[in-house]
Amino acid sequence: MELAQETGPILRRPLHEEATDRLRDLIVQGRLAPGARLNERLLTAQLGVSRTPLREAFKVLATEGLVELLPNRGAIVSPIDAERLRETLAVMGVLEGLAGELACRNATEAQLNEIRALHYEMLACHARGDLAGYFKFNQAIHLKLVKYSGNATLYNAYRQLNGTIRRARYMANLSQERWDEAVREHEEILAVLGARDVKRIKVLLTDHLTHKLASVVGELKAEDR
Amino acid sequence: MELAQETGPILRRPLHEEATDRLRDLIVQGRLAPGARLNERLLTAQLGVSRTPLREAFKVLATEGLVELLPNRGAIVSPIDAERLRETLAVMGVLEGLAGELACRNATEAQLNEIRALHYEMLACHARGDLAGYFKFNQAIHLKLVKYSGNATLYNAYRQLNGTIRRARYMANLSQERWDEAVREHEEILAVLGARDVKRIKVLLTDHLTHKLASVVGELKAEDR
DNA sequence: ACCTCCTCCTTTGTATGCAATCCTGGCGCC
DNA sequence: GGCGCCAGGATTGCATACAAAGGAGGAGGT
Repeated sequence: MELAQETGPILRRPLHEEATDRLRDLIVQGRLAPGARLNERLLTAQLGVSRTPLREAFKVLATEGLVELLPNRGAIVSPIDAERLRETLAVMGVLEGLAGELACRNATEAQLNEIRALHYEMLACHARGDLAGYFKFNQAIHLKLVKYSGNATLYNAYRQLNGTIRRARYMANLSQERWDEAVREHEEILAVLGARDVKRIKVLLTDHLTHKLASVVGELKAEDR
Repeated sequence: MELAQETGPILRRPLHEEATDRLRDLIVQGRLAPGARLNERLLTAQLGVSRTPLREAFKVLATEGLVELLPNRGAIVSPIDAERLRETLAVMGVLEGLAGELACRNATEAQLNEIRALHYEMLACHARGDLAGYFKFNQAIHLKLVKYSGNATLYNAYRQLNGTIRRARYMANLSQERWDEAVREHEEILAVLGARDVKRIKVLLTDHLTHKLASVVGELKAEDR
C-alpha cells in the first residue's frame, strides 16, 4: 500500500482562487461560450462552492476582461469581437517585442534550451498535423520567452492579454499555408534568439504577431459567415 | 426652489465598485502606505460597507497588483520596490510607444488640441513650481495620449500599470534639472505629435519613459537612505 | 531563565439569509 | 389585435452568521 502519494506540499488553496482558475479555464477553452450567461446557482452546484467565492471569481475575471458584469443582471462571458482581438494582438506585439529583447540579453543557455525543446515538440505536432498539440506548445514557447525576459510585470501583463487570444484560438482554424509560415517564423525566431541578436528579434516577434493577427482575424471573419 | 439638481443620469453604482475605486485611490495616493495591513473590520467601518463588497474589492486590486493577499492572514498594500518599478516602467515604455504611434495616425485635431491645452496647464504649473499640479496634468496628458490611440485594450493595460507608478510619484521628489528636462521632452513630443511623425514619436516616448524610470528609481533609492 | 505547549481571542474564509431588482407571462384596456 | 401594466417567480446584491485558522500570552516543564 502506498503510504504517500507524490503530492508535493499539501495544497490547500483558497476556494475563490480555485474557482477563479477553473472558471478561467472553462472560458478560455470555450466550454463557456462567449456571451453565455453565468448563472450563479448553476455554477455553484457545478463547482461545489458557495456563491461568495464564485462571485469573487467573477470580479477577478471581469478585471481580466474575460467576463462582463451587468449590474443587477449577473455576468456573461465577454463576447469575442474582431476589433478587440486586433487591439489585443497589437498590444501583445509590442510586449513580446520587448520580451524578446530582454530575453536575448538575460536568458540563460539552459532556458534557451528549454525553449528549443518545446520548439521541437511543436515541430513534431506540426509534422503530425496535430493542431491542438501545436497550439499548446506554441503557447508554451511564447509564454516561456516572455517569462525568461526576467520581467515579471511584463509576464503578468502578457498572460492576462493572452487569455483573450487563446479563446479565439480554440475557435478559429488555421490554413495550412499560414501554419507552415508560422513554423518557419518560429524557426527563425529561435535562431536569432540563440544568436542573441537583440535588434532583429524585436522585428521578428512583432512581425510574427502581426501575421498571427491577420490570420486570427481573418479566420474569425470567415466564421461569421 | 430648485426642482431638479443637475445630477446627470441617476447614478447607482454597485457598492463593490465604489469600494474598489475608493480603496484604489487611498492606495495610489499613499494614504494607505505600502506594506500596510488592510484590516477588514476597520475598512468596513471606514467605507460604510459590509465585508462582502470590501473583500471583492481586495480581489480586484490584487489582480491589479496594488494589493497582496496573504491566505488566512488577510491583505496588505503591495510594497513598492525599485525592481518592480523598473519593470513596470519598461513595459509602460513600449505601451506608450505604441500609443504614440497610433495616436499619430488616429487622433483627431480636436483631440490633439485637448492635449495641447493640458500641456499649457502643465507649463503653468511648472512655471509656478507647483509640483502636485504638474503631476496631475502630466498624468492627464499621458493618459489622453494613450486613450487617443483608439486602442481601448491598450488604454486599459496602461491604466493598470499606471497605478503602480503613481504611488511612487507621490513618494519620490523630483530634481529641478530633471523637471526642466521632462518639460522640454514634453514640448518636443507635442510638436512631433502635431507633425504626425510616426517614427519619431515612438523614439521620443520611449526615451521619455526611460528618463522617467531613471529619475523615479534614483529618487526612490535616495529615500532608502 | 528559557523554551514549549496550550488556551483564548482576533481575524479571515465561506456559507447562508434577506431585501431589492429584474424578467416572464398573463390580464385588461385601447 | 396590439400595447401596456401588473403580479409572481427567479436572480442578484449585500449583510451577517458560523466555522476555521492565526497569533498572543501565560502556565508548566526542563
